[in-house]
Amino acid sequence: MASPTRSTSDAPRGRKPSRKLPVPEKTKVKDWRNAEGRNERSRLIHAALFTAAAEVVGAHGYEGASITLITQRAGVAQGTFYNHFESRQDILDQLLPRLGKEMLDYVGECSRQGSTLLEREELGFRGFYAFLKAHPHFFRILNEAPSFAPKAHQAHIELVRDGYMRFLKRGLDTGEIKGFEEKELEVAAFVMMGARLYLGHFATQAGKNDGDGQDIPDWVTTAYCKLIRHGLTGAGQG
Amino acid sequence: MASPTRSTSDAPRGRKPSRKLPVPEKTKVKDWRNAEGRNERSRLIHAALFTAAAEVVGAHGYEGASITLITQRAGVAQGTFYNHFESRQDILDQLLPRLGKEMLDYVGECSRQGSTLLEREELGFRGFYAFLKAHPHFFRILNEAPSFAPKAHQAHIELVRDGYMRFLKRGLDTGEIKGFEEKELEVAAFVMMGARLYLGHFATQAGKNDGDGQDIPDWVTTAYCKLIRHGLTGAGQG
Amino acid sequence: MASPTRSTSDAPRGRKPSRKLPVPEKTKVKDWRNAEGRNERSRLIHAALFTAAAEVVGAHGYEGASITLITQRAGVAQGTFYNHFESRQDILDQLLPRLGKEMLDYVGECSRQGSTLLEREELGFRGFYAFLKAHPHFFRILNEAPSFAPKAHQAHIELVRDGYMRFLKRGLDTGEIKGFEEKELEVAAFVMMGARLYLGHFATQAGKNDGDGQDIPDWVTTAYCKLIRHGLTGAGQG
Amino acid sequence: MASPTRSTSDAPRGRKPSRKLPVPEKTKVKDWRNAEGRNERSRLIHAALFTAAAEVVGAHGYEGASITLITQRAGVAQGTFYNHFESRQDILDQLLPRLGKEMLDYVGECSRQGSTLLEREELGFRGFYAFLKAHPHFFRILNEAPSFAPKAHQAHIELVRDGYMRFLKRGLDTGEIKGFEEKELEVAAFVMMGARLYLGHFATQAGKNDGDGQDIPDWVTTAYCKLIRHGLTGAGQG
DNA sequence: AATGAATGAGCATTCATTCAT
DNA sequence: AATGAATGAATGCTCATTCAT
Repeated sequence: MASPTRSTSDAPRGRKPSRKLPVPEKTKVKDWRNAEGRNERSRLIHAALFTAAAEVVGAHGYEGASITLITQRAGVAQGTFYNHFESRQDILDQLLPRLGKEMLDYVGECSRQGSTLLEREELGFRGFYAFLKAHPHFFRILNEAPSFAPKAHQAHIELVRDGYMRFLKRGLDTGEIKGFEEKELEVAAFVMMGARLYLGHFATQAGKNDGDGQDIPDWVTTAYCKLIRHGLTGAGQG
Repeated sequence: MASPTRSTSDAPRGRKPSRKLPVPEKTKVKDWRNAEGRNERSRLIHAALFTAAAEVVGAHGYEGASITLITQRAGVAQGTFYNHFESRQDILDQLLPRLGKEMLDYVGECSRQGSTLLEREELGFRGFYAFLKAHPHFFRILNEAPSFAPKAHQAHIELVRDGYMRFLKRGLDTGEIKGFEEKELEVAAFVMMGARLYLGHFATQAGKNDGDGQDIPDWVTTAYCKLIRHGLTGAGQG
Repeated sequence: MASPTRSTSDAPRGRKPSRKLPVPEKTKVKDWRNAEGRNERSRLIHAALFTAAAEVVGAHGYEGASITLITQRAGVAQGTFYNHFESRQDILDQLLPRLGKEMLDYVGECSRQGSTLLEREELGFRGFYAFLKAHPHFFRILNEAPSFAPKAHQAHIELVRDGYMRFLKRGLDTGEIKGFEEKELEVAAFVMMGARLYLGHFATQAGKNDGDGQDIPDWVTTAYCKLIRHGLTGAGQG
Repeated sequence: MASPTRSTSDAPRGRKPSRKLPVPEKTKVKDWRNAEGRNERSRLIHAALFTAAAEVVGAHGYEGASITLITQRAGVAQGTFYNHFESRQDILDQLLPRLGKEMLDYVGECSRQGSTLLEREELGFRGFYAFLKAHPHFFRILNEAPSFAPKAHQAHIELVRDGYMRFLKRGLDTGEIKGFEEKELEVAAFVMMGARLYLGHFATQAGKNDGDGQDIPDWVTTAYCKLIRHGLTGAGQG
């Protein structure tokens, strides 16, 4: 950035960087009863089941996501489920990969609006919580995945980590990041991923009951960015 | 680093700071069949059930922790379980608080060996993974707690956060931490907590199957400390 | 009695008034395996479960009526039970209402064959025991209901009492019943209901083990009718 | 009675025949902790268990009468139970015989205050409900006995029946009872026993919740006596 | 004799999956 | 391909009874 005295997050003109954020689109499922061709109908039922599963897991957790609940919400018979998915575990395993990709796409889009690495990280950070707000089920799906869809979670983690490492590698190349070897970027990536997960506490703690995500307070973003930029000892701040 | 004498983590004589770490004691349950006196016997059975539960959750997750499995491993009849715990959920709810306290005690002990804030954080960080190695079940118990023992998890999080915030507050007072308002320390606390969770990947990924924790590589600790100290931009490193 | 020709119960040609009784139909459940169509099949399984439950309660009491026993006797899997009834208590609660209605219908039909109030009572009395013979489980179902299906029993009692009171009210109106206020008919109703229950001892005491009801001896009916008609002091008999 | 036109129960001077009733003594158990000799102590514990069982059955029914509940209420350890009774069924089987004898003794005492058969029956009738009021557990113990203590119940029934038959036989001998053969008295006995059971509805229905018996209304007694004396057709009343 | 913890058979209920229609 | 009832293994929990102290 131009001057160390103007931090990304507390610059006057950066007050509401969230205005820059694209609007995350809510998932909308068309009613399969109006479908025309057989293929179309089948496709829509599949989508209805998938969305129903996401909602049910969001509301009752993976454990409470029974086939009965999922099919009821999708408006199909229990047996129909097995025409579209191998097993209960099968659909649970697909939840995070598909939704995770959506999340990554959106967050990446947000991030690309910024010009410097730190600005991009801030936008990605904000984008993540904006996505959470638009997809209130995602947080629980992500949170419980280690227990209930371990492989999917592992894959998701690696996907995000790799994206982060590519992102950080560019920072290393441009000199924005200093003092790290390439290998060490993985550590940074994990720290930032962990941060997003734990700072979710600020997004949900205010939320009443529904898990309807709240916006994350601006000062949290500010503090996070400060930490990422300067560390705790804050050398170079003055 | 400019000077080895200032570097906490990569100073030659600091190569193995883990040598300083106290040895975490492994839980060992005496066979209750040799107990004398009813009280002693009862106490041992209780402990056997608790340990068995921790092991079973570590191996099969909270979900797979059936009473059958727990009592079989403890070597008692199913009904005996209910003489010591109210319900299945009861014991699951006690797992994290009890083990979490053990962990905090041990990590605190480690941390106190250091003199500077950053040294203490490094020792605490290493201590955390040393504890994980001695208690291979703890990681899964902690990880899955949000899904299966949400209240216990929330309490644990708050306990750790509060400890962290007291720790950081001292750094603020001594001037070791700069550029943060007191309120913002909560963000730092969560980032560091999230880091420990996610960097656990380096400790478990090598572990074959048993979840037998591995040591966390030194370079990971180094990178983490660097990040905490200077942030990504590494100002003041040169 | 003044004249044998007027006596309902001990008139020579009335010796076998039971000949007048309609034949109570035994419950017969068709094998559901031969059913055509899903609806029919489902209906038959439901009936099989209901009948099995009645038989099991008749044989082992409400307390011994486990789902295992009921489904085994019905020839279906345990889980099937819960496709047809909410819970174990649900089916137990339905036993008396359904069978009680059958009983009341049959007894009412019997009673209506008579012309005078006392004749009708005798026919109803005989009909009750004929029903018991055809439905050997009913007695125990009725007897244990206060303990195990209290609401159903209360409802049954009230149903029978109300029927009785309407019946007796007509007697009051025609002058066949003398010396009672309308309100007092409830007492008479309960006495007659209690009588049927306790006089069941004559019907079952001979029955070996199965509770296979026996016919109630004629002299018991005679004595009962005498008591109802004239009371103990038998005024007007001479 | 002085005059047949003045029935027992509604004669002015008979308004409160219950005043004549002896006062039923409530069961009182001495605290066994104050016992002196070993025998005395044992005897008191036995009594405490018995009383506790009666209370528990009265409150929770035979089914809910667990050893835990009984011993807790008696203030002894679970194991102690088996030093005094063979099994759970054993104590349940003793409940009705012992309490039934108490009831019979008291009711007999009441009955003997009267001079005519019908007066005695009325006094016994009233005495029965006075006993119920003093021993609120007895009704449930009696009611559920057919299901849970069938042998004890059968014995009780026979005991009461035999008493009744002796009572009625005297009426036959004195000429107070007319028109019945000796054998037929059994029918009358059962009718009167059934009446007491069913007319209990008038005693409990008003009782709110505790099963604390209420007095049976006078008009019920009146109607009952009328029915027993004259039957339904009431010949000889005018 | 009293204690109270250990025992384990037994129960109602759930739910992923199958399969005849 | 959709249906929805049937299946039966698995689970948490209760409680009468036993027995070492």
